[in-house]
Amino acid sequence: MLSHTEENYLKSIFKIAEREGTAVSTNAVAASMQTTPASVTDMLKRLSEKQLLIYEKYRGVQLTAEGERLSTALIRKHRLWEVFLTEKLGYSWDEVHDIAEQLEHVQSDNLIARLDDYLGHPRYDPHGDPIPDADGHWTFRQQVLVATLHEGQSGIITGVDDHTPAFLQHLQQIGLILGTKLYLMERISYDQSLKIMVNDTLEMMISEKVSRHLFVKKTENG
Amino acid sequence: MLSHTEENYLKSIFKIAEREGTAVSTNAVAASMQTTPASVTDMLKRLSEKQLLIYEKYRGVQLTAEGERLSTALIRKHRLWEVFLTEKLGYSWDEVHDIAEQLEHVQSDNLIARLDDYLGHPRYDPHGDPIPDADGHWTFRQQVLVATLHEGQSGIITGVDDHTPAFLQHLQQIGLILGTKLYLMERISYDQSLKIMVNDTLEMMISEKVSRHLFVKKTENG
DNA sequence: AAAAATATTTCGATCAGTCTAAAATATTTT
DNA sequence: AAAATATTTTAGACTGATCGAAATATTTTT
Repeated sequence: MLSHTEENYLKSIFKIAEREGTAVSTNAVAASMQTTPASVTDMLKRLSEKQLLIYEKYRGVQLTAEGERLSTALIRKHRLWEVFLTEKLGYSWDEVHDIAEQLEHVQSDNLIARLDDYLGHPRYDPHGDPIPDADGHWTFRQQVLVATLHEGQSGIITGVDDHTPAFLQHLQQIGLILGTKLYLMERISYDQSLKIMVNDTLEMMISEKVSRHLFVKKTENG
Repeated sequence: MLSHTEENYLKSIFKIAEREGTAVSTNAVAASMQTTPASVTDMLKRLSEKQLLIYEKYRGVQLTAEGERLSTALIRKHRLWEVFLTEKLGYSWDEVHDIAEQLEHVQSDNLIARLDDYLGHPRYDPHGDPIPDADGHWTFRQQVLVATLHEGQSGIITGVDDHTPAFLQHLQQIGLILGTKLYLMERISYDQSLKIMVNDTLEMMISEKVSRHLFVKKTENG
Protein backbone atom coordinates (compact mmCIF):
# COMPACT_ATOMS: atom_id res chain seq x y z
CA MET A 1 0.00 0.00 0.00
CA LEU A 2 1.35 3.39 -1.02
CA SER A 3 0.59 6.87 0.26
CA HIS A 4 -0.75 9.48 -2.13
CA THR A 5 2.60 11.22 -2.12
CA GLU A 6 4.49 8.05 -2.92
CA GLU A 7 2.11 7.44 -5.78
CA ASN A 8 2.66 10.95 -7.08
CA TYR A 9 6.43 10.56 -6.99
CA LEU A 10 6.18 7.31 -8.92
CA LYS A 11 4.01 8.83 -11.59
CA SER A 12 6.33 11.78 -11.84
CA ILE A 13 9.39 9.57 -12.24
CA PHE A 14 7.66 7.48 -14.85
CA LYS A 15 6.82 10.55 -16.90
CA ILE A 16 10.34 11.96 -16.73
CA ALA A 17 11.80 8.59 -17.70
CA GLU A 18 9.39 8.36 -20.61
CA ARG A 19 10.41 11.83 -21.81
CA GLU A 20 14.16 11.62 -21.24
CA GLY A 21 14.70 7.95 -21.78
CA THR A 22 17.48 7.64 -19.21
CA ALA A 23 18.00 7.30 -15.45
CA VAL A 24 16.05 10.04 -13.70
CA SER A 25 17.99 12.58 -11.64
CA THR A 26 17.12 13.85 -8.19
CA ASN A 27 16.91 17.41 -9.46
CA ALA A 28 14.54 16.51 -12.26
CA VAL A 29 12.17 14.90 -9.78
CA ALA A 30 12.49 17.86 -7.41
CA ALA A 31 11.56 20.26 -10.19
CA SER A 32 8.59 18.19 -11.29
CA MET A 33 7.31 17.65 -7.73
CA GLN A 34 7.97 21.25 -6.75
CA THR A 35 10.05 20.35 -3.75
CA THR A 36 13.71 20.31 -2.67
CA PRO A 37 16.33 17.74 -3.73
CA ALA A 38 16.76 16.75 -0.08
CA SER A 39 13.12 15.66 0.14
CA VAL A 40 13.47 13.76 -3.08
CA THR A 41 16.50 11.82 -1.84
CA ASP A 42 14.46 10.83 1.20
CA MET A 43 11.62 9.57 -0.90
CA LEU A 44 13.84 7.76 -3.37
CA LYS A 45 15.30 5.75 -0.53
CA ARG A 46 11.86 4.84 0.68
CA LEU A 47 10.63 3.81 -2.76
CA SER A 48 13.83 1.90 -3.26
CA GLU A 49 13.26 -0.05 -0.04
CA LYS A 50 9.82 -0.91 -1.34
CA GLN A 51 11.50 -2.29 -4.47
CA LEU A 52 9.70 0.10 -6.75
CA LEU A 53 12.86 1.58 -8.17
CA ILE A 54 16.61 1.06 -8.38
CA TYR A 55 18.42 3.84 -6.65
CA GLU A 56 22.17 4.34 -7.02
CA LYS A 57 23.58 7.28 -5.13
CA TYR A 58 24.45 10.18 -7.39
CA ARG A 59 23.33 8.13 -10.40
CA GLY A 60 19.63 8.69 -10.44
CA VAL A 61 16.82 6.12 -10.40
CA GLN A 62 15.06 3.71 -12.70
CA LEU A 63 11.72 2.10 -12.03
CA THR A 64 11.60 -1.64 -11.45
CA ALA A 65 9.01 -3.74 -13.25
CA GLU A 66 6.74 -3.37 -10.24
CA GLY A 67 7.28 0.39 -10.09
CA GLU A 68 6.45 0.65 -13.74
CA ARG A 69 3.36 -1.48 -13.30
CA LEU A 70 2.12 0.78 -10.53
CA SER A 71 2.82 4.03 -12.38
CA THR A 72 1.14 2.73 -15.47
CA ALA A 73 -1.90 1.71 -13.44
CA LEU A 74 -2.02 5.22 -11.95
CA ILE A 75 -1.83 6.89 -15.33
CA ARG A 76 -4.53 4.54 -16.55
CA LYS A 77 -6.77 5.51 -13.65
CA HIS A 78 -6.12 9.20 -14.11
CA ARG A 79 -6.92 9.13 -17.81
CA LEU A 80 -10.01 6.96 -17.46
CA TRP A 81 -11.41 9.36 -14.89
CA GLU A 82 -10.65 12.24 -17.25
CA VAL A 83 -12.69 10.51 -19.93
CA PHE A 84 -15.50 10.02 -17.44
CA LEU A 85 -15.45 13.66 -16.45
CA THR A 86 -15.60 14.96 -20.03
CA GLU A 87 -17.80 12.33 -21.64
CA LYS A 88 -20.29 11.79 -18.86
CA LEU A 89 -20.23 14.90 -16.71
CA GLY A 90 -19.64 17.41 -19.49
CA TYR A 91 -16.37 18.92 -18.30
CA SER A 92 -14.06 20.52 -20.85
CA TRP A 93 -10.50 19.29 -21.30
CA ASP A 94 -8.92 22.12 -19.35
CA GLU A 95 -10.97 21.46 -16.20
CA VAL A 96 -10.46 17.78 -15.55
CA HIS A 97 -6.90 17.47 -14.34
CA ASP A 98 -7.24 18.41 -10.68
CA ILE A 99 -10.30 16.29 -10.04
CA ALA A 100 -8.76 13.29 -11.82
CA GLU A 101 -5.67 13.81 -9.68
CA GLN A 102 -7.82 13.05 -6.65
CA LEU A 103 -9.91 10.30 -8.17
CA GLU A 104 -6.85 8.36 -9.32
CA HIS A 105 -5.93 7.62 -5.72
CA VAL A 106 -9.12 5.71 -4.99
CA GLN A 107 -8.07 2.11 -4.38
CA SER A 108 -10.13 -0.48 -6.19
CA ASP A 109 -9.00 -2.39 -9.24
CA ASN A 110 -12.49 -3.64 -9.75
CA LEU A 111 -13.81 -0.07 -9.86
CA ILE A 112 -11.40 0.81 -12.65
CA ALA A 113 -12.28 -2.32 -14.59
CA ARG A 114 -15.95 -1.41 -14.39
CA LEU A 115 -15.34 2.23 -15.23
CA ASP A 116 -13.37 1.12 -18.29
CA ASP A 117 -16.26 -1.10 -19.41
CA TYR A 118 -18.73 1.65 -18.78
CA LEU A 119 -16.74 4.12 -20.87
CA GLY A 120 -16.39 1.59 -23.71
CA HIS A 121 -12.66 0.95 -23.30
CA PRO A 122 -11.41 4.31 -24.55
CA ARG A 123 -7.88 4.28 -26.00
CA TYR A 124 -7.21 8.01 -25.55
CA ASP A 125 -8.00 10.59 -22.89
CA PRO A 126 -9.49 14.03 -23.65
CA HIS A 127 -6.03 15.45 -24.39
CA GLY A 128 -5.21 12.71 -26.85
CA ASP A 129 -2.92 10.87 -24.46
CA PRO A 130 -3.06 7.09 -24.75
CA ILE A 131 -4.65 5.01 -21.99
CA PRO A 132 -2.75 1.81 -21.17
CA ASP A 133 -4.90 -1.33 -20.93
CA ALA A 134 -5.43 -3.33 -17.73
CA ASP A 135 -2.23 -5.29 -18.40
CA GLY A 136 -0.23 -2.08 -18.73
CA HIS A 137 0.14 -2.21 -22.50
CA TRP A 138 0.22 1.06 -24.39
CA THR A 139 -1.36 1.95 -27.68
CA PHE A 140 1.36 3.39 -29.83
CA ARG A 141 0.85 7.06 -30.45
CA GLN A 142 1.05 7.80 -34.16
CA GLN A 143 1.39 11.49 -34.00
CA VAL A 144 3.88 14.26 -34.69
CA LEU A 145 4.19 17.84 -33.54
CA VAL A 146 2.68 20.39 -35.88
CA ALA A 147 6.06 22.13 -35.80
CA THR A 148 7.56 19.21 -37.72
CA LEU A 149 5.07 19.31 -40.63
CA HIS A 150 6.19 20.50 -44.05
CA GLU A 151 4.28 22.94 -46.19
CA GLY A 152 1.52 21.14 -48.01
CA GLN A 153 1.11 18.42 -45.41
CA SER A 154 -2.03 17.97 -43.35
CA GLY A 155 -3.19 16.10 -40.30
CA ILE A 156 -5.89 15.61 -37.68
CA ILE A 157 -5.33 17.06 -34.24
CA THR A 158 -4.83 14.17 -31.83
CA GLY A 159 -3.24 15.60 -28.72
CA VAL A 160 -1.26 18.20 -26.84
CA ASP A 161 2.14 18.30 -25.21
CA ASP A 162 1.24 21.03 -22.70
CA HIS A 163 -1.66 20.34 -20.37
CA THR A 164 -1.94 23.75 -18.74
CA PRO A 165 -5.42 25.25 -18.68
CA ALA A 166 -4.02 28.40 -20.34
CA PHE A 167 -2.94 26.48 -23.42
CA LEU A 168 -6.01 24.27 -23.57
CA GLN A 169 -8.34 27.23 -23.25
CA HIS A 170 -6.45 29.07 -25.97
CA LEU A 171 -6.82 26.12 -28.34
CA GLN A 172 -10.49 25.84 -27.53
CA GLN A 173 -10.94 29.52 -28.26
CA ILE A 174 -9.30 29.44 -31.67
CA GLY A 175 -11.14 26.23 -32.55
CA LEU A 176 -8.26 23.79 -32.49
CA ILE A 177 -9.84 20.88 -30.64
CA LEU A 178 -9.21 17.15 -30.99
CA GLY A 179 -10.31 15.83 -34.36
CA THR A 180 -9.89 19.13 -36.20
CA LYS A 181 -8.31 18.91 -39.68
CA LEU A 182 -5.29 21.11 -40.19
CA TYR A 183 -3.41 21.87 -43.45
CA LEU A 184 -0.05 23.65 -43.36
CA MET A 185 -0.13 26.36 -46.01
CA GLU A 186 3.02 28.28 -45.24
CA ARG A 187 5.80 28.52 -42.70
CA ILE A 188 6.93 32.08 -42.05
CA SER A 189 10.70 31.87 -41.76
CA TYR A 190 11.01 35.13 -39.86
CA ASP A 191 9.45 33.78 -36.63
CA GLN A 192 8.54 30.21 -37.54
CA SER A 193 4.85 30.99 -37.21
CA LEU A 194 2.52 29.01 -39.43
CA LYS A 195 -0.31 29.84 -41.78
CA ILE A 196 -2.77 26.98 -41.62
CA MET A 197 -6.15 26.01 -43.06
CA VAL A 198 -8.59 24.63 -40.51
CA ASN A 199 -11.24 22.09 -41.55
CA ASP A 200 -10.81 23.13 -45.21
CA THR A 201 -12.53 26.41 -44.51
CA LEU A 202 -10.81 28.73 -42.09
CA GLU A 203 -7.40 30.26 -42.61
CA MET A 204 -5.42 31.31 -39.53
CA MET A 205 -1.97 31.94 -38.12
CA ILE A 206 -0.51 30.02 -35.19
CA SER A 207 2.68 30.79 -33.33
CA GLU A 208 5.73 28.55 -33.26
CA LYS A 209 5.05 27.93 -29.58
CA VAL A 210 1.60 26.56 -30.28
CA SER A 211 2.98 24.40 -33.09
CA ARG A 212 5.52 22.87 -30.75
CA HIS A 213 2.86 21.72 -28.28
CA LEU A 214 0.21 20.40 -30.63
CA PHE A 215 0.13 16.85 -32.01
CA VAL A 216 -1.45 15.75 -35.28
CA LYS A 217 -1.75 12.43 -36.99
CA LYS A 218 -0.59 12.95 -40.54
CA THR A 219 -3.10 12.30 -43.30
CA GLU A 220 -2.59 11.79 -47.03
CA ASN A 221 -2.42 15.10 -48.82
CA GLY A 222 -4.97 16.14 -51.34
CA MET B 1 -9.80 22.05 4.85
CA LEU B 2 -10.32 18.84 6.80
CA SER B 3 -8.37 15.60 6.85
CA HIS B 4 -10.11 12.39 5.91
CA THR B 5 -10.12 11.33 9.53
CA GLU B 6 -11.66 14.57 10.69
CA GLU B 7 -14.34 14.15 8.06
CA ASN B 8 -15.02 10.62 9.23
CA TYR B 9 -15.38 11.72 12.84
CA LEU B 10 -17.83 14.43 11.80
CA LYS B 11 -19.95 12.02 9.84
CA SER B 12 -19.90 9.56 12.69
CA ILE B 13 -20.99 12.19 15.21
CA PHE B 14 -23.75 13.35 12.91
CA LYS B 15 -25.11 9.83 12.60
CA ILE B 16 -25.04 9.18 16.33
CA ALA B 17 -26.75 12.50 17.01
CA GLU B 18 -29.40 11.67 14.44
CA ARG B 19 -30.03 8.31 16.05
CA GLU B 20 -29.89 9.32 19.71
CA GLY B 21 -31.15 12.86 19.46
CA THR B 22 -28.99 14.19 22.30
CA ALA B 23 -25.41 15.34 22.96
CA VAL B 24 -22.99 12.71 21.71
CA SER B 25 -20.72 11.04 24.26
CA THR B 26 -17.03 10.34 23.88
CA ASN B 27 -17.58 6.63 24.32
CA ALA B 28 -20.26 6.48 21.66
CA VAL B 29 -17.89 8.08 19.17
CA ALA B 30 -15.06 5.78 20.22
CA ALA B 31 -17.25 2.74 19.63
CA SER B 32 -18.41 3.95 16.25
CA MET B 33 -14.90 4.93 15.10
CA GLN B 34 -13.35 1.78 16.54
CA THR B 35 -10.81 3.66 18.58
CA THR B 36 -10.13 4.60 22.21
CA PRO B 37 -11.87 7.34 24.19
CA ALA B 38 -8.51 9.08 24.63
CA SER B 39 -8.13 9.49 20.88
CA VAL B 40 -11.67 10.75 20.62
CA THR B 41 -11.13 13.43 23.25
CA ASP B 42 -8.12 14.60 21.25
CA MET B 43 -10.11 14.83 18.08
CA LEU B 44 -13.09 16.51 19.73
CA LYS B 45 -10.80 19.29 20.90
CA ARG B 46 -9.47 19.76 17.42
CA LEU B 47 -12.89 19.84 15.82
CA SER B 48 -14.04 22.19 18.51
CA GLU B 49 -11.18 24.58 17.75
CA LYS B 50 -12.29 24.51 14.14
CA GLN B 51 -15.77 25.53 15.33
CA LEU B 52 -17.39 22.43 13.91
CA LEU B 53 -18.81 21.34 17.22
CA ILE B 54 -19.47 22.50 20.74
CA TYR B 55 -17.45 20.54 23.20
CA GLU B 56 -18.08 20.67 26.93
CA LYS B 57 -15.83 18.50 29.02
CA TYR B 58 -17.60 15.40 30.34
CA ARG B 59 -20.82 16.59 28.66
CA GLY B 60 -20.38 15.32 25.12
CA VAL B 61 -20.56 17.26 21.88
CA GLN B 62 -23.07 18.81 19.54
CA LEU B 63 -22.38 19.85 15.96
CA THR B 64 -22.48 23.54 15.13
CA ALA B 65 -24.37 24.72 12.07
CA GLU B 66 -21.14 24.54 10.09
CA GLY B 67 -20.34 21.07 11.41
CA GLU B 68 -23.77 19.92 10.44
CA ARG B 69 -23.44 21.46 7.01
CA LEU B 70 -20.20 19.61 6.42
CA SER B 71 -21.47 16.26 7.66
CA THR B 72 -24.58 16.57 5.55
CA ALA B 73 -22.47 17.37 2.50
CA LEU B 74 -20.36 14.29 3.18
CA ILE B 75 -23.36 12.05 3.50
CA ARG B 76 -24.72 13.55 0.30
CA LYS B 77 -21.48 12.77 -1.50
CA HIS B 78 -21.30 9.26 -0.14
CA ARG B 79 -24.85 8.44 -1.17
CA LEU B 80 -24.61 10.01 -4.61
CA TRP B 81 -21.50 7.96 -5.33
CA GLU B 82 -23.36 4.86 -4.15
CA VAL B 83 -26.09 5.60 -6.65
CA PHE B 84 -23.47 6.03 -9.36
CA LEU B 85 -21.82 2.74 -8.50
CA THR B 86 -25.05 0.76 -8.59
CA GLU B 87 -26.90 2.54 -11.39
CA LYS B 88 -24.03 3.15 -13.76
CA LEU B 89 -21.36 0.61 -12.94
CA GLY B 90 -23.66 -2.25 -12.02
CA TYR B 91 -22.55 -2.86 -8.46
CA SER B 92 -24.97 -4.49 -6.03
CA TRP B 93 -26.00 -2.72 -2.84
CA ASP B 94 -23.74 -4.75 -0.58
CA GLU B 95 -20.58 -3.86 -2.51
CA VAL B 96 -20.68 -0.10 -2.74
CA HIS B 97 -19.93 1.10 0.77
CA ASP B 98 -16.13 0.87 0.84
CA ILE B 99 -15.60 2.48 -2.54
CA ALA B 100 -18.05 5.29 -1.77
CA GLU B 101 -16.18 5.82 1.48
CA GLN B 102 -13.12 6.75 -0.56
CA LEU B 103 -14.92 8.70 -3.26
CA GLU B 104 -16.71 10.89 -0.74
CA HIS B 105 -13.41 12.50 0.24
CA VAL B 106 -12.75 13.90 -3.22
CA GLN B 107 -12.93 17.67 -2.89
CA SER B 108 -14.98 19.44 -5.52
CA ASP B 109 -18.43 20.85 -5.00
CA ASN B 110 -18.80 21.28 -8.71
CA LEU B 111 -18.11 17.60 -9.28
CA ILE B 112 -20.92 16.64 -6.93
CA ALA B 113 -23.32 19.07 -8.54
CA ARG B 114 -22.58 17.56 -11.93
CA LEU B 115 -22.79 14.01 -10.64
CA ASP B 116 -26.18 14.82 -9.13
CA ASP B 117 -27.38 16.20 -12.48
CA TYR B 118 -26.01 13.20 -14.30
CA LEU B 119 -27.80 10.79 -11.98
CA GLY B 120 -31.06 12.70 -12.32
CA HIS B 121 -31.16 14.11 -8.79
CA PRO B 122 -31.89 10.86 -6.96
CA ARG B 123 -33.65 11.24 -3.60
CA TYR B 124 -32.59 7.88 -2.15
CA ASP B 125 -29.45 5.78 -2.25
CA PRO B 126 -29.40 2.05 -3.05
CA HIS B 127 -30.21 1.18 0.57
CA GLY B 128 -33.20 3.49 0.65
CA ASP B 129 -31.43 6.17 2.68
CA PRO B 130 -32.41 9.73 1.74
CA ILE B 131 -29.92 11.97 -0.07
CA PRO B 132 -29.93 15.57 1.19
CA ASP B 133 -30.05 18.22 -1.52
CA ALA B 134 -27.26 20.69 -2.25
CA ASP B 135 -28.59 23.04 0.45
CA GLY B 136 -28.52 20.27 3.02
CA HIS B 137 -32.27 19.70 3.14
CA TRP B 138 -33.51 16.20 3.76
CA THR B 139 -36.40 14.39 2.18
CA PHE B 140 -38.51 13.05 4.99
CA ARG B 141 -38.42 9.31 5.18
CA GLN B 142 -41.93 7.90 5.32
CA GLN B 143 -41.14 4.42 6.41
CA VAL B 144 -41.56 2.10 9.33
CA LEU B 145 -39.82 -1.07 10.44
CA VAL B 146 -41.47 -4.28 9.33
CA ALA B 147 -41.40 -5.31 12.99
CA THR B 148 -44.00 -2.62 13.73
CA LEU B 149 -46.55 -3.79 11.13
CA HIS B 150 -49.78 -5.44 12.23
CA GLU B 151 -51.21 -8.57 10.72
CA GLY B 152 -53.03 -7.74 7.51
CA GLN B 153 -50.95 -4.66 6.75
CA SER B 154 -48.72 -4.37 3.73
CA GLY B 155 -45.94 -2.15 2.44
CA ILE B 156 -43.21 -1.65 -0.12
CA ILE B 157 -39.62 -2.24 0.95
CA THR B 158 -37.87 1.13 1.02
CA GLY B 159 -34.73 0.69 3.05
CA VAL B 160 -32.63 -1.05 5.65
CA ASP B 161 -31.38 -0.20 9.09
CA ASP B 162 -28.32 -2.46 8.94
CA HIS B 163 -25.87 -1.88 6.13
CA THR B 164 -23.61 -4.86 6.65
CA PRO B 165 -22.91 -6.95 3.55
CA ALA B 166 -24.08 -10.04 5.46
CA PHE B 167 -27.57 -8.61 5.92
CA LEU B 168 -27.78 -7.09 2.45
CA GLN B 169 -26.69 -10.32 0.81
CA HIS B 170 -29.19 -12.27 2.85
CA LEU B 171 -32.00 -10.00 1.74
CA GLN B 172 -30.88 -10.26 -1.87
CA GLN B 173 -30.88 -14.03 -1.59
CA ILE B 174 -34.39 -14.33 -0.23
CA GLY B 175 -35.63 -11.77 -2.75
CA LEU B 176 -36.35 -8.87 -0.42
CA ILE B 177 -34.93 -5.99 -2.44
CA LEU B 178 -36.04 -2.35 -2.60
CA GLY B 179 -39.45 -2.00 -4.18
CA THR B 180 -40.68 -5.45 -3.20
CA LYS B 181 -44.26 -5.68 -1.94
CA LEU B 182 -44.68 -7.35 1.40
CA TYR B 183 -47.89 -8.41 3.17
CA LEU B 184 -47.85 -9.49 6.82
CA MET B 185 -49.93 -12.66 7.13
CA GLU B 186 -49.15 -13.74 10.63
CA ARG B 187 -46.93 -12.96 13.57
CA ILE B 188 -45.74 -16.03 15.43
CA SER B 189 -45.90 -15.08 19.08
CA TYR B 190 -43.46 -17.77 20.17
CA ASP B 191 -40.41 -16.08 18.61
CA GLN B 192 -41.86 -12.99 16.93
CA SER B 193 -40.99 -14.35 13.49
CA LEU B 194 -43.30 -13.33 10.67
CA LYS B 195 -45.12 -15.15 7.92
CA ILE B 196 -45.26 -12.81 4.95
CA MET B 197 -46.48 -12.82 1.36
CA VAL B 198 -43.99 -11.39 -1.12
CA ASN B 199 -45.18 -9.65 -4.30
CA ASP B 200 -48.60 -11.33 -3.91
CA THR B 201 -47.11 -14.65 -4.88
CA LEU B 202 -44.50 -16.08 -2.58
CA GLU B 203 -45.10 -17.02 1.04
CA MET B 204 -42.11 -17.02 3.37
CA MET B 205 -40.98 -16.72 6.98
CA ILE B 206 -38.65 -14.00 8.21
CA SER B 207 -37.01 -13.76 11.62
CA GLU B 208 -37.68 -11.04 14.14
CA LYS B 209 -34.16 -9.81 13.60
CA VAL B 210 -34.73 -9.24 9.90
CA SER B 211 -38.02 -7.51 10.62
CA ARG B 212 -36.27 -5.09 12.95
CA HIS B 213 -33.82 -3.96 10.28
CA LEU B 214 -36.08 -3.67 7.26
CA PHE B 215 -38.10 -0.57 6.40
CA VAL B 216 -41.30 -0.46 4.41
CA LYS B 217 -43.56 2.33 3.31
CA LYS B 218 -47.05 1.30 4.32
CA THR B 219 -49.61 0.88 1.56
CA GLU B 220 -53.40 0.69 1.70
CA ASN B 221 -54.55 -2.82 2.42
CA GLY B 222 -56.58 -4.84 -0.02
C1' DA C 1 -24.14 10.61 51.45
C1' DA C 2 -20.54 7.55 50.94
C1' DA C 3 -18.86 3.87 48.06
C1' DA C 4 -18.51 1.71 43.81
C1' DA C 5 -18.83 1.72 39.07
C1' DT C 6 -18.47 4.03 34.92
C1' DA C 7 -17.08 7.69 31.84
C1' DT C 8 -13.92 11.01 30.49
C1' DT C 9 -9.82 13.65 30.37
C1' DT C 10 -4.93 14.49 30.88
C1' DC C 11 -0.33 13.26 30.47
C1' DG C 12 3.40 11.63 28.23
C1' DA C 13 4.83 9.33 24.64
C1' DT C 14 4.98 7.18 20.10
C1' DC C 15 4.52 6.52 15.14
C1' DA C 16 4.23 7.44 10.21
C1' DG C 17 4.86 10.44 6.73
C1' DT C 18 6.80 14.31 4.93
C1' DC C 19 9.66 18.16 4.56
C1' DT C 20 13.86 21.20 4.96
C1' DA C 21 18.17 24.17 5.84
C1' DA C 22 22.79 23.71 6.14
C1' DA C 23 26.86 21.08 5.80
C1' DA C 24 29.34 17.55 3.56
C1' DT C 25 30.45 15.00 -0.33
C1' DA C 26 30.51 13.55 -5.18
C1' DT C 27 30.41 14.47 -10.00
C1' DT C 28 30.87 17.22 -14.00
C1' DT C 29 32.48 21.10 -16.41
C1' DT C 30 35.77 24.45 -17.30
C1' DA D 1 43.22 21.30 -10.70
C1' DA D 2 39.72 24.53 -9.78
C1' DA D 3 35.14 25.89 -10.09
C1' DA D 4 30.55 24.90 -10.66
C1' DT D 5 26.87 21.91 -10.12
C1' DA D 6 24.40 18.01 -8.27
C1' DT D 7 23.45 15.08 -4.63
C1' DT D 8 23.42 13.25 -0.09
C1' DT D 9 23.69 13.42 4.87
C1' DT D 10 22.64 15.26 9.11
C1' DA D 11 19.74 16.72 12.33
C1' DG D 12 15.72 18.63 13.28
C1' DA D 13 10.93 19.79 12.80
C1' DC D 14 5.98 19.46 11.99
C1' DT D 15 1.33 17.45 11.25
C1' DG D 16 -1.89 14.15 12.05
C1' DA D 17 -3.18 10.44 14.49
C1' DT D 18 -2.91 7.14 18.09
C1' DC D 19 -2.81 5.14 22.82
C1' DG D 20 -1.79 3.26 27.79
C1' DA D 21 -1.90 4.62 32.28
C1' DA D 22 -3.05 7.76 35.72
C1' DA D 23 -6.01 11.25 37.31
C1' DT D 24 -10.39 13.21 37.61
C1' DA D 25 -15.39 13.69 37.06
C1' DT D 26 -19.94 11.88 36.86
C1' DT D 27 -23.43 8.54 37.66
C1' DT D 28 -25.27 4.68 39.93
C1' DT D 29 -25.76 1.82 43.71
C1' DT D 30 -26.05 0.86 48.34
